[in-house]
Amino acid sequence: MKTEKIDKRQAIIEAAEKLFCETGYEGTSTRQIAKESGANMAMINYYFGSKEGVFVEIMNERIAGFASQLKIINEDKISSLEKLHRVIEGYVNRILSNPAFHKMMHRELSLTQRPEMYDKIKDAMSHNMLLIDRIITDGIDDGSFNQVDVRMVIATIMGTITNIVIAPNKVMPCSNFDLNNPKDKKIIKERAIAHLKDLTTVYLTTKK
Amino acid sequence: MKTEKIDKRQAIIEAAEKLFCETGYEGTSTRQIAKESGANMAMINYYFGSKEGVFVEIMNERIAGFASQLKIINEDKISSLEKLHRVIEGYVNRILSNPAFHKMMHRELSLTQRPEMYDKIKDAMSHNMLLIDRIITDGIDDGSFNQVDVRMVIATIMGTITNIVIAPNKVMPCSNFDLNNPKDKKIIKERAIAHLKDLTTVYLTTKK
DNA sequence: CAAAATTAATCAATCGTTTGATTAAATTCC
DNA sequence: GGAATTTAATCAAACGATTGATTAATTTTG
Repeated sequence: MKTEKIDKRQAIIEAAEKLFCETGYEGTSTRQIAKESGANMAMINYYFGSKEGVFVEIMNERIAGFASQLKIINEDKISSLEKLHRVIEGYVNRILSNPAFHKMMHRELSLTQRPEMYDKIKDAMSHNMLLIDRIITDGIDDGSFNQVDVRMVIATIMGTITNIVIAPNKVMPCSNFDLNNPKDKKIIKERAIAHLKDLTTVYLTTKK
Repeated sequence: MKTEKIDKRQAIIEAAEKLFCETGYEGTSTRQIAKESGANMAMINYYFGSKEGVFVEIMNERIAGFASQLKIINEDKISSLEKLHRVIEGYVNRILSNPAFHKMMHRELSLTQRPEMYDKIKDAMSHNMLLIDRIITDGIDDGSFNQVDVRMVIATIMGTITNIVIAPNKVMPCSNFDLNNPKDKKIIKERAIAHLKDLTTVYLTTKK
């Protein structure tokens, strides 16, 4: 007999993530999750306690994945600019590897309810922010970067990437591109990285 | 006698917008809207046909407000850079004048459901995008701007502003600032405008 | 067989919407 | 101008449907 070792627990997580991304947390019912995952409705509460439990589990898994992915960028031989470029590469790759989740994250972030989630996301984001902040500030201090509004530069770097992911396909990145198409995604990734590297290089290091 | 001319219709719109911004469309019930507005529940359907009708009405009003606010930036005497700077000023002012609504707009934009709303928002956004696109492309053509990835530059301009509005107060713009405080908002507005002007000037016009 | 996993059936609560009745103002009629 | 009529606005109550959650029984597993 084909044992069909399908982990129902995992199936629920995957179905829920897909649905949460597509229709939002409130817009997704437990019955939809059950149907999509092929599991019985009661299994959701059996494994995760509640609908919110599924959501929290998804966020925890993803955020843990993010954390494990981060590399310490602190080789002495590397310039501030090179450090920044590596962070940009990592950030773009990370976010564009799962645009749907990043969309959902931002959606949840913009809701004042569910403070537990808010804090989780905030903490995950602030790590990146502090990393960039330190690199730019160091660069300014040692004279290799221009005096700039550091927080605004960070908003530009993060905002650019988020905009590419969130803005509608037909409007933003390029009329004929689709982030769901792996080939297109690769191209957009490279364009985003090239653009942000160029932008930061010119803006931070050009002598006036 | 104080006639207390309270327009219930308007009260519903205002209450609904507030609640939609705070807790999202799905997360807001018609009973909440009724309570918050002081109107009877039935009034929502009486005036707007449905809950979604209220939402559509809110979007239409706001988007109409945006459209009427736009100025034609086409004086011959003005350089491409100056045109771009005026668009940036207008865009920042518009969005930061109502951050909550802009948050909600982005939230709804990231949901694939409600295609009517999606298209409405998309159209409203694409107008700005085309405006910026034309200005930058013209600047490149007449040699006053560097050859850049136009779409990515647009993503940077729009993304920066969106990021300032959406990212959590305690993380992003500046630790002690609050967009709900009019004084802080003014400062952030000016910083955002100054930053984007400086960024675009350096990036688009610096000779390599 | 005992524990874990899964099921169908059901729960109270809440959802968006509709109903029929009531009020007050505006309009028409004589 | 005053009575009769129509209209718009508002209300409490209830509608059927759906929500997230739970139960108790059943099946699978080790």
